Amino acid sequence: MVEGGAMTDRPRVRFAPSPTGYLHIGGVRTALFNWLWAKKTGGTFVLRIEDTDQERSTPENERIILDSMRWLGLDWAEGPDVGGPHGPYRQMERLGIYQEFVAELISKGHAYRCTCTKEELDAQREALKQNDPKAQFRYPGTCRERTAATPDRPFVIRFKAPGSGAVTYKDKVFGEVTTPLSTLQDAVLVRADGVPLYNFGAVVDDITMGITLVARGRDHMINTPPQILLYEALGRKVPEFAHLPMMLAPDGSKLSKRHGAVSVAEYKDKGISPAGLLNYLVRFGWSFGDEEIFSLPDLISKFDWERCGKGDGKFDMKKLSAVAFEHLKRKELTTDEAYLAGVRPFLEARGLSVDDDRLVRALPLFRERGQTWADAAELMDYLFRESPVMDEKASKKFLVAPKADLLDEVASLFAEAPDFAPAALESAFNAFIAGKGLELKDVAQPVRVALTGRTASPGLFDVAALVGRDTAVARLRAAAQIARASAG
RNA sequence: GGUCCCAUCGUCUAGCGGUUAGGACAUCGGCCUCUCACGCCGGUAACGCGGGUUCGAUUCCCGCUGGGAUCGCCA
Repeated sequence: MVEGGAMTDRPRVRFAPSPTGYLHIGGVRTALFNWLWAKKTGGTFVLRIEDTDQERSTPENERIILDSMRWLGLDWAEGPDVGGPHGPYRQMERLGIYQEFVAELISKGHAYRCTCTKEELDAQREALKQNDPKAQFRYPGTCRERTAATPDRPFVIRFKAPGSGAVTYKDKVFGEVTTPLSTLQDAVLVRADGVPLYNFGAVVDDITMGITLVARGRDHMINTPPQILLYEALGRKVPEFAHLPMMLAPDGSKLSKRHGAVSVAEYKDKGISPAGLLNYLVRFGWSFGDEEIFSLPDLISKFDWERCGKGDGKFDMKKLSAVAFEHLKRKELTTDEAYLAGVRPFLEARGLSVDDDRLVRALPLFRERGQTWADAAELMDYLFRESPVMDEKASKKFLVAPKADLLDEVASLFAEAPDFAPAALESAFNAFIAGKGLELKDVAQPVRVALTGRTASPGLFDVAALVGRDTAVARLRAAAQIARASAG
């Protein structure tokens, strides 16, 4: 068996999701920090699937998680799909490995077989609660001295906890943490069916996969002491630990579906860019002076554990949108190609036939208007339709009888303009309205509604040029008809 | 309740003994303007409390309060 990271001194980190649901936004933050560290140090990012909760784990969830990771661009060097030298990378495929470690633990006297059933213990726990609601139930050690190698009843494997002393470790984020061992009990390591529990499975895998740094959410901090005990009982090198502060809901409670989107897929569907989402998440517990906006390469070079904070944070959708928007606005963060690829599915979802050339020309005008790709697609809707979807209120307000002739005249002006480029169009238009003693602001809205079907859009002449002369003229004439037909 | 952890504007945070406590989002004014955005200018807004240490505490120590995590044959 390959063990440890002997072949290299580069860090090996991992993200070990449980396929019991979609990829949670908090999980992404954990994955991101690990990934950044691997990229920065030239280390290895391992993806491991912890599917030992057979009740809730499904292959479908695993697929969703991997898809989300790919969408985010958090690639892994070793994992269930790509394999690797320390595989397999699904815990349920590693059952034999856990048995080897169980045997080692038992032979060293650090673990024992326990035939107490869950029902028996639940009853004891309940009885204790009855007598003293504040009392803390601890496994009484009934089977501690059992010697039979194969009891006549189903048995679980329990760790023989020291019962006294203390464990101290140096957390890369929280600093020195010391926990007394007196409260630790003989935890179950492996179920009767041979499936390991979290603390044991994770330790065995981290050992055999050569993980050198375990970075995970602060909710796992409580698991660290018993895990360290396991490393020590097995005589293996204890990895480094880095715990990340919690990401909470706006009201300070645990972030859940109740508070809105927690699944990565939902952000994808909202049109948030992966880089924008990651940028928002990295600022949760990590900062770099006053800098807020980072490209991925930027993050890789700047990230480090020393700049991680310890305080929990609350999720803020508004800020996420703002950060993601910043990424969409800046060409150096979202290239035209990336923007195109990002917004296109949202346009297509609206049933629009996307003209690539027009879309590229539209980009500079819409980048700063659509907070998300979904927004942008909505704003660009009229660019890819024969005629715009007419907003009733806008039409009623601006396409009125007194404007009908004007709209027709503008249509003619547009039809005859020698140059249909925005600047030329604008000067021709200005000359036209000046001749009528009007100002741009007097006629802009009717024309805008005619061209776009709405009261808000980029500059009129930009829009006209974008949809093209024929379409613009047709829309103006159609609007003139509407105006003429309106009551008035 | 036991154990562990945390504590700067509403939110994310900078600060690593001496600052008019900074930035960003949000919010409120204003500018720009063909609308909407973008952009720009400005305002409101924070060191939880009490003790120490120190010439001097947001910063170091202790206590309190508050918040979170966990106490499973979930992860």
